[in-house]
Amino acid sequence: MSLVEQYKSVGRPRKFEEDRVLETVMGLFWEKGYEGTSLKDLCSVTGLHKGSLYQAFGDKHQLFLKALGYYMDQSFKDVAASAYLYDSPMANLRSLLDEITAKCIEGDGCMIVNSLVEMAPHDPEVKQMIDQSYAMKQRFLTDLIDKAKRAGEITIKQEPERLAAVLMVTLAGLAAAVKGFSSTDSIKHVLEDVLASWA
Amino acid sequence: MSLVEQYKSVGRPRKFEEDRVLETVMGLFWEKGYEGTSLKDLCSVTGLHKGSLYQAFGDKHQLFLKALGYYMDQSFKDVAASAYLYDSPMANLRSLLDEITAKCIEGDGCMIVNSLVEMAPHDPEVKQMIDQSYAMKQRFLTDLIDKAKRAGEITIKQEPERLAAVLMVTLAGLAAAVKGFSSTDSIKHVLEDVLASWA
DNA sequence: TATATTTATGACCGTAAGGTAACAAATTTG
DNA sequence: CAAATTTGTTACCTTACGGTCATAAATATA
Repeated sequence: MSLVEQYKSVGRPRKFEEDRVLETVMGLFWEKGYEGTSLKDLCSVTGLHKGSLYQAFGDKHQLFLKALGYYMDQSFKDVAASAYLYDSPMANLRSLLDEITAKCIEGDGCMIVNSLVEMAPHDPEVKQMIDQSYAMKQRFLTDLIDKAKRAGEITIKQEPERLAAVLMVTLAGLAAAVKGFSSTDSIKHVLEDVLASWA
Repeated sequence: MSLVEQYKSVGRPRKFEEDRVLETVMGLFWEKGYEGTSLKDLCSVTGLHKGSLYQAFGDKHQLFLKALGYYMDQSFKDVAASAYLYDSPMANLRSLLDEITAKCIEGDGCMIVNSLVEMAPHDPEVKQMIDQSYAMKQRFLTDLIDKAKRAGEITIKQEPERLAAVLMVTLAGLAAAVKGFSSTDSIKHVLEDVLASWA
């Protein structure tokens, strides 16, 4: 979209790439939250002026929604790929969770969890986006767990859906807990300890 | 402090009880977060004027710290009591976790987790308070789990400290996840499922 | 009653917030 | 080259923000 339309459209051409700006904006919202980020911050970090931001993305709230959507797409793509590396479902599950843990520590949390905590209770649009994202990941995990059970790699007698729910909650907790500790050592092992208790 | 000093002190007496105000303020910060709560909000919910708030509690940040401290004290007292009801350590553990889950659903999350996510990364004082609170609860859980293991009610071969860490992260996740779902059914069972996997 | 002390109130301050509009600059199209 | 169209830039608007201060009111003490 960006490249093609940029060269074809009539009028003064943009000096920025939409996705690049969105990524920068996303980083700031991720770090400082919605209320904690001002338009001034957004302008100085993108190098754009208010007018340009409003024209290209709408107001602050719309801009946030787009940044959040961008985060959801990117992070899922990045992470899901690590669940197809091996033949063993359990190995794929471990790989996935390891990747998530690493990203979570590296990025000092997860923008979705941040938004869930800060905004979901009083922002229906954010809540809906997170709901969808959650449902999708829940299915993704359930599928993986189901395969692992069929392969005999998980022996615990419990529904895959409920195990997936446990994982989802644990992952959310991870994204929160990461923000509290200087040493991430005790956190790194949480997910493997959960998996270990499953078989 | 409040009652005694209120009647003994020289000068114009206060028209409010400090703890009552703190509880109200706590509720608002809990619901709307730090950045999301304005002084105007705080005034209208307490019925006090800025000047009174500043004189009694200091600026917004100090007021928040006091409200957070109040939350930590109250919530811990409320919840910890349910871990001494039975003879069986495991029953006490279940009772505790049930109580936490119920409070979490009822209150639409946990103020500590909210503050952890919103503020800990860039607010050393908040981070420190949460660190202390975390360490205390971690010890509390570790102790309970240790007793349950000694009583043979937990058979999984894993250090009590690590199991406690799993619980702590799961609880944090619970406080976040609660905000995303209209139906809390799928969440209610997460903790018992975790316990169930411990044997 | 007079004084000291504390609280309650409302006015006030400077700044920053989100958002809008007018205008200049840079293109494509005719 | 001229017109149309889009973007970049600046100035501006209203409101809200956190915070302070002067003053009035209410009490204990002397």
